[in-house]
This record gives sequence, structure tokens and C-alpha cells, in this order.
Amino acid sequence: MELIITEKDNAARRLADILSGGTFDSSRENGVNVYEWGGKRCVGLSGHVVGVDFPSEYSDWRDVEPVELIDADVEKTATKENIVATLRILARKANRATIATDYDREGELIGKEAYEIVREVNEEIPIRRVRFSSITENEVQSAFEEPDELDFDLAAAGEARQIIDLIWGAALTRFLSLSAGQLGNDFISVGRVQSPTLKLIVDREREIEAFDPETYWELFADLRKGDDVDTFEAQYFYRDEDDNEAERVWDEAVASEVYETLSERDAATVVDVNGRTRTDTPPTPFNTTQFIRAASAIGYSAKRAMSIAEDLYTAGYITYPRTDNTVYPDDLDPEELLDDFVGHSALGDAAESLLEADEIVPTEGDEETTDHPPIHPTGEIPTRGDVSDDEWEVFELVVRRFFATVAEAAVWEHLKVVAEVDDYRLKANGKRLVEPGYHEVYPYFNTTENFVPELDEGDELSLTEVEIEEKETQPPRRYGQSRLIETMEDLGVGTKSTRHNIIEKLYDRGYVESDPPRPTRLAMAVVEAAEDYADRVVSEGMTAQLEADMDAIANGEATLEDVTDESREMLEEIFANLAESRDEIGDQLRKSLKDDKRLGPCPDCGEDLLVRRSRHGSYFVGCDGYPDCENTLPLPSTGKPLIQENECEEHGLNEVKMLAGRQTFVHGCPLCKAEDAGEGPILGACPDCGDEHDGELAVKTLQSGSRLVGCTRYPDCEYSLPLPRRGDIEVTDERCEEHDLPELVVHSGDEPWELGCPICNYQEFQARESDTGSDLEALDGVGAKTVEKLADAGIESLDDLTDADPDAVADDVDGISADRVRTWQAKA
DNA sequence: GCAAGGTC
Repeated sequence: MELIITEKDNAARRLADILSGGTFDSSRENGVNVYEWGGKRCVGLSGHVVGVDFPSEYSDWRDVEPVELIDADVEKTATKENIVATLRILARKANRATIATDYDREGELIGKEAYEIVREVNEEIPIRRVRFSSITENEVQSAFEEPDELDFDLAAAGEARQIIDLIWGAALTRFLSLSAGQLGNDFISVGRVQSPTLKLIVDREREIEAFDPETYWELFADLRKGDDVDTFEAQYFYRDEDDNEAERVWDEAVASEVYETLSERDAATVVDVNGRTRTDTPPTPFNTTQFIRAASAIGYSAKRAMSIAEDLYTAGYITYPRTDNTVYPDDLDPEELLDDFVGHSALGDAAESLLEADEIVPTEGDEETTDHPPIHPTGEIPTRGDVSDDEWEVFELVVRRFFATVAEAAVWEHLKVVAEVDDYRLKANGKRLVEPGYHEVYPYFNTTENFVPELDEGDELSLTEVEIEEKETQPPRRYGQSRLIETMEDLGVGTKSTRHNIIEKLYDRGYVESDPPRPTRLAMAVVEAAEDYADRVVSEGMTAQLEADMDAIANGEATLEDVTDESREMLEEIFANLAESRDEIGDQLRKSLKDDKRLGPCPDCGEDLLVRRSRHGSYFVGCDGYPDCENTLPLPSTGKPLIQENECEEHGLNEVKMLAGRQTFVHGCPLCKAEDAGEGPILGACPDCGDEHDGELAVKTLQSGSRLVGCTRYPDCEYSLPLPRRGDIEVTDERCEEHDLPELVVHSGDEPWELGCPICNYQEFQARESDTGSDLEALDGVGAKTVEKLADAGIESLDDLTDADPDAVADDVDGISADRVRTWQAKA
């Protein structure tokens, strides 16, 4: 039996399909899919199935000096035990093994991990390596016709990276965390990729903080040709000392003088007309970074874009979304792929128009790699009910990007007109899209035109509407997530698979907040400490050097030991300097941690009020003077508090926003909220204790800002009904007959909300909650329509789905693939 | 519990 090993299950199934001509059987072993046909078995790993770590005697942070980690052993342990176990079982029975992991450095290392597991249980059998950059008939067949050997040097290069990353990351992370006394969940982390990325953000913030705005003026006027109805806008410009065109006037007196002259005149003379035609070439195929950039332009965060792309990939609609490649492989036939869209209601017209071209030549980007093809549609098209709106939008983006790469260039006509008024000059830049080209199938770019009429030198124009605008120079803008990912790629930091996760990590570690990401004081302090004592770890140079060293290992010019030994020595030196400054670094970090939590002065004692977390995990405001000062203020129970920049005028406390996804809201000043607390109007008798104890229901506002209808005898009577957090509550004269309570109206925004009797309202709310239908809707991308379709096939709950045979479901339900069912099962 | 790299 021949055992074929791929990097992921999806690749294993597609390989089996190609090699078996579609005749393979599948079974499951330890929760791992095994594909079998004619004496061959194919199994997919899940990326790395083993990982590096220190021996267990190093695991207690307090018992080990961080510096000891530098010379500690580094062990490999199984991280996916079920997969490793399955691989062992299959390897015992095999008489040959073929490694078919991805065709890149990390793939070679994952292949070597599989190699070692196979060798452990079977010393005899030949183990070979096949390489292909896309899983297509041609590539796969020719790879298997000419198998190769595993490249152990290349794999060793990857291992050197693993060891260096672990040692530097763990030793420095533990050092900073211990110095600041931050153990447990809130440790202070440092790493070869995250720290240079954080430094990018911090450096930009430093520029913003140091920015000193300057005032300048810009002048505009409307020009009109002859009897034309439309005017066009022109801007004043001059030649600066370097003879460059400049529009900003830095001297107010000069600006006023120009303004007055222009205002007094009613005509301008055309002195220069310059027309040119510009070709606007279609965009190149999507790699991961460019895909994230395009998705972010239509409103998706990097994380969300990748998560949707992964789902579309698993469902079989698009190719693998983690790729560096921007050149389509030879065996992608664009016409064949376009054909798949012909006749489709939303995408068919574009495909048909593209097929009319005499010749179809796709664009190419600069990166041609062997890992995977650029991201493109597979030709399988989901029906709208199959996928969520977001998934469809991202799918359409990928399809249209493919369309754009095989479309014609667009052509713009630019027309620059310069007109003179006395010694002053005005210019107007016109542009017109004369050939829309690829823009017709790819509507995501701005194609705004600017009208300027045909003119000749010497033409007289009428001059109206002169305007002067006072402006200020702006600080540089913060990096957005996708710009950050592009910059990381430019600097060679991180990989296509990790860059977006690294940004998530910065959020999780408390280093950045909001979007675009803004660094916390802790982040500034960590970067500062690293710059002072371990500059390497915040510099992209560390990755550049590591890449060079890995190349040397791969070429046989250096060994893994050479490279890791040298790296260990460098880290030893860093620790020699760090040791003396441990207390000083710790003080700085602790101070910045407090800065990130500070709201303002405590009204009781003058110390700082801080956002704190209770043992149960809920947030509240407490005084830094505790236990001497026991002043506290509550915070809302939903969400994670984010301290805003603006302060409450009355108390000098920063306002607080509660981050809770879609339910995010501004809480405001916690002290104002606490002072607003109290009992509002009485509504009627309490249904629980009104008869017995004369309890009454009242509208109440709690110190945390939440509102409810509750009994005046609280805490003796705990009867309560929920009310919305926002809006003014009006108590009307209408009364509910059943409960004898007034109907309520909530005023917020434009439309008043007729909440009605609070008891009826709560009962309706509860009824809706218990009737939210199927738990199937909890799955990503499953909407009401899909639930209905699944119900028709007898699948009404997650349990039903887990028990179902994916292939049978695919047969029964239109537009749902077995792959998708498997994904759901895995998630359920 | 530390990193970064795969993958889900």
C-alpha cells in the first residue's frame, strides 16, 4: 500500500480525486479523513502536527530565570495527537510513502515532520517527495511521474526559525512580564514579527503626537467658456523656490492679495492647454495581501475577510486563500473559467462580454511563487441562499477581480488648462474615462470624472465665485489594518498566513485599541524598552537576517547549529545588559499599565480612579488609593470598556465606551451615570407583592446606567422587567387592560418606539427568544433559506446534521456540497 | 501561560 500525505484534508481529497479518476472511497480514522483507491491511501495533516517547546521543568515562570531559556533544550512534541496516531497506523501498513505537502519552505518542514513519524514506525520503506504548485490534473500527474527526495536542508532552515522564534520570544516575554509583575493572562509579549509590527504603529503615533500643524491658504475660482452652462473649478498655483508647482500659500498677506485681485477681475486668459491620453491597466491577480486590501476597501476587517475566504474555499467556490503568487498557472484556462459564469443572473453578462474579446491575456503581478495559485474562483457558483450576504459579496469580489485580470485596459483623457489673471495663474485638471475597459466588470475603483471643456490658448474665460480656504496641515494618518499588512509584506515580516493574525494578537495583548489600531501606553513602553535594550526584536532587520541565514542553511552553506548558536550568543549579550535594568524597566511598564486604566481624579481622595476587573471578570471603576479609599463606581455589565479621549467637564473623568460588537455603546462619565441613578415615575401595583405589601412598580435607573421597571420594595421584592438603555421614556395615559399598567413610548432617534405595557413587552420578548427557530442558524453562512432547505431533507437541528452522511445531504439538498456539510459538522 | 508558523 502506498501512503500519500498532504498538508491539509482538502488537498488530500482533491489529490485522491485526480489520482483515482474520481473512484476513491473515504473513511474516518480517529476523526481524520482517509481516502483510498487501488492500493493507495491519502491522508491530510492540519499544517504542523508537531511543535517545539521547552522541557516541562522550564514551565513555571517563577522558578526559572528567563536567561536560562537561552540554553535550554528544545523538544518536539505532537500537537495534533489524533492525526499523528492515524499517520502511525497507516505508515505501519505502507510499503511506500509519498510526501505531497505544500510547495514552500514551511511545507518542506511539515513534510519532514511527517517523514519522521513514518520513519519511527517503519524503518524500511522508501519515502519520496512530490511538488506541485496547484492541484490540477496536469501538475499533479507530472509531479507523480517524476518524484523527488525531501529537501532536508530546506526543512532545517524552517527548524532554525522555529527554535530562534521560541527562544527569543519566550525569554524576552518572560523577562518583561516578570519585571512588571504581570503573570497570568496579562503577560507582556515580545516577538520577531509582532514587535516590529507594533513599532510601526508606535512610530506613527509618535509622529502624530509630535506634529505641529501649520496654517495655509488655498484659492479657487469658477471659470466658464463662452456661453457654456457649466462652469469648471480652477485652483490658484505658483512656482516655489525649486520651481515646482505649489498650491498652498503659507503667508496670509499674500493669500489675501491674490484673493482680492482675483475677486476684482471677471475674466481670465487661457495660456496653456495640455491634453494627454493615459492607459489604466487592469489590476493583477489576487494574492492574500491584495485580497485583504480590496476587501477592506468594501468594509471588511482583515480578520473577517480571511475568515469568509476560508469558508468560501472549504465550500469549493474559490481557490486557496493563503498565497503569495500573483501569476496564474499555465493550466488555468481563462476562457473555460469564464464559460462557467455564462448565463448566471448576476455575473453572466460580464463573463459573456469578456468572452467576446479576440484574445484573452491575463495580467501578471511581480510575485511568481510555487506555493499556490493566485486566489480565483473555481467555477463552482453558490446560489444566493447557500451563502450569507457577506459571503456572496466577497465571492463576487473574487470573481470580479478574476474578470478584471482578463479584461481590457481602460483609457482616460486628461486635460490640463492654465489660465492667467494679471500675474496670477489658475489651473484645472480635467479627466474623462473614454474607454471604461476593466472598470465595467470591476466596479470597486473610483472612476469619478472631472469636467473641463475643450479650449485653445488665448481663449477668454469668465471668472466667478472666487473662494479662499484656510486650512491646516494634517498629521500623518494612522495605519489601517490593510495598509499595515501591506507594509509588513513590503518589509518581509510575517507570512501570508500569519500577518492578519499578528494584528489580532496586538489587540488581544492590549497593545492596540480601536480601528484603525491606536497604540496603548503599554505598547509605547514595551517598544521603548525594546529599543533601549533589545533593539533587534523590534526591528524588521531581525527577520531579514533570519531569511538570509535560512537561505544559507537551505543552500548547504551553513548548518542549523551555526545559525541557532549565533542567535543564542546575541540574546546572551542582550540579557547581560537587561539584568541591571530590570527594576527600572518594570517601573516603566507598571506605570504605563496604570496610564491605560486611568480615568481621572477620585472625588473622595484625589488619587486616580482606574478601570479594574473583579475576580468574577466584570469591570468596575476603583480607586488607586484602595484599601485606604474604598470609592467604587459600577460599569455596564455588557462589553469591554474602552477609555475615550474626551473628559467629562464636571468631574474631569474620561468617558467610557463599552465595546460589544454590534451592541457597542458610549456609557459616558461613570460618575455622572452614578449620580443620575434613581427612581422615576410610579407605574402601578407590583404584581408580586402589591396585594400583600403595597409594593409598586417604578421606572428605575441604576448606577451602571441600565434601566428597568422594578419594585419600590427592592431588595425585599426582586420583581423586575427590562427597559432599553437609551432614549427618553414617556409614560402615556393609555393603560394595559390585562396588567393595569401604562403603555410606554421610548423616544430615541427619529421614530418613537411604542414599547407598550412593560409586562406584555417582556412576555413577547421571551416568546421571540424561545422561538428563534433552528440552532442550525448558529453556523457561519447559514441563513433562513438554507435552514428551510435542510429541514426539507429532514435535518432540523445540529444533532441531525452531525449524524447525517455529507454525500447524502449533498444529493438531497440543491446547491449544498458535501464539503460544506463536512465543514459544518466539524464546527458543530 | 511565552513565538511564529501551519491549519479549521
